[in-house]
Amino acid sequence: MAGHVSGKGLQRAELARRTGCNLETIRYYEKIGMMPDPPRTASGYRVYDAGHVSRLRFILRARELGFAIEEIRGLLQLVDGGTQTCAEVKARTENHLADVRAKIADLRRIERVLATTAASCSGDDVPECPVLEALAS
Amino acid sequence: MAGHVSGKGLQRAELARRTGCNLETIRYYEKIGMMPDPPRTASGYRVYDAGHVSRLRFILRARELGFAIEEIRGLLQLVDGGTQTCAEVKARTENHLADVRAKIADLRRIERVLATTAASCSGDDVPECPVLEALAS
DNA sequence: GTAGGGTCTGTAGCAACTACAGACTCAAGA
DNA sequence: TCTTGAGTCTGTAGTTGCTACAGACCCTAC
Repeated sequence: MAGHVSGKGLQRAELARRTGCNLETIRYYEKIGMMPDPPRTASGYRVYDAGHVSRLRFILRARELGFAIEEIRGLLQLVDGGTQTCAEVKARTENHLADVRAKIADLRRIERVLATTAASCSGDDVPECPVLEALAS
Repeated sequence: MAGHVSGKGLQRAELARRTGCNLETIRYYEKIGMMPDPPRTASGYRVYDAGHVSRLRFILRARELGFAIEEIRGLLQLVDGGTQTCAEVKARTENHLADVRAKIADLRRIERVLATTAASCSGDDVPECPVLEALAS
């Protein structure tokens, strides 16, 4: 009986519904240790509570902002340990911000090349193609 | 003897060197059918020629521009079939350009959120952190 | 009692590589 | 001639972040 839980919690589908998370992703986050192993009913069903909801929301929000799983794990450790300082979190955020800006710069370079080669296309039904030539060169 | 080749071609390491491609990636591209199976020496070594060099360069350049493998496969079919029209290639390029622009827009949204939350940080050694609060909310 | 849903587990698949292990080959030097 | 070291061969496993099964349970309602 110890460790088992009755009625009041949420099942997995309900947690998924409340957070917008895919059902299987929840299990995946448990497997990799991002979400704690939830208590179970006597028959083995997972039982979640409000703490699980907010932790999962935290993870999903951080993912939306492009943090990698390992980065989020780090942020969660800061939260869990209760030892986080604003300075530390700020530094990690700014690191990540730099990564995001680098990716934007890459994509804009790509955008420029694609836009200029596409613009040089006649768009006609002819077999010569400046795009393919640009790729081959 | 048929199918075997002597001296004049390039070995894999030389093809990698000339294109800047990782050694193993060449084999991978062969496996998935992006690069043709090259002829072999009697002892089984791959032998490449200038055609392989330019095809691999084409693939790598397209990857640099963010085309997915399947998109590149499509472009290569156009090239190989000799049936490509400028209009067709232009359409695919513009499709891809739209994807790239969408990704840029996503990242800029992310950038804004990260930048504003990071800016709201005191940067002090205090345990309260607006970034974590933003993630949790 | 059974039909239908939900849940459980482990495992395989995706993209696009990258990195081994263990066997083989080849050219140069002693 | 022998050896040594580098290159190559194959198949397979790992990476990241999920997603999607299959086959076995469980649980509720009719």
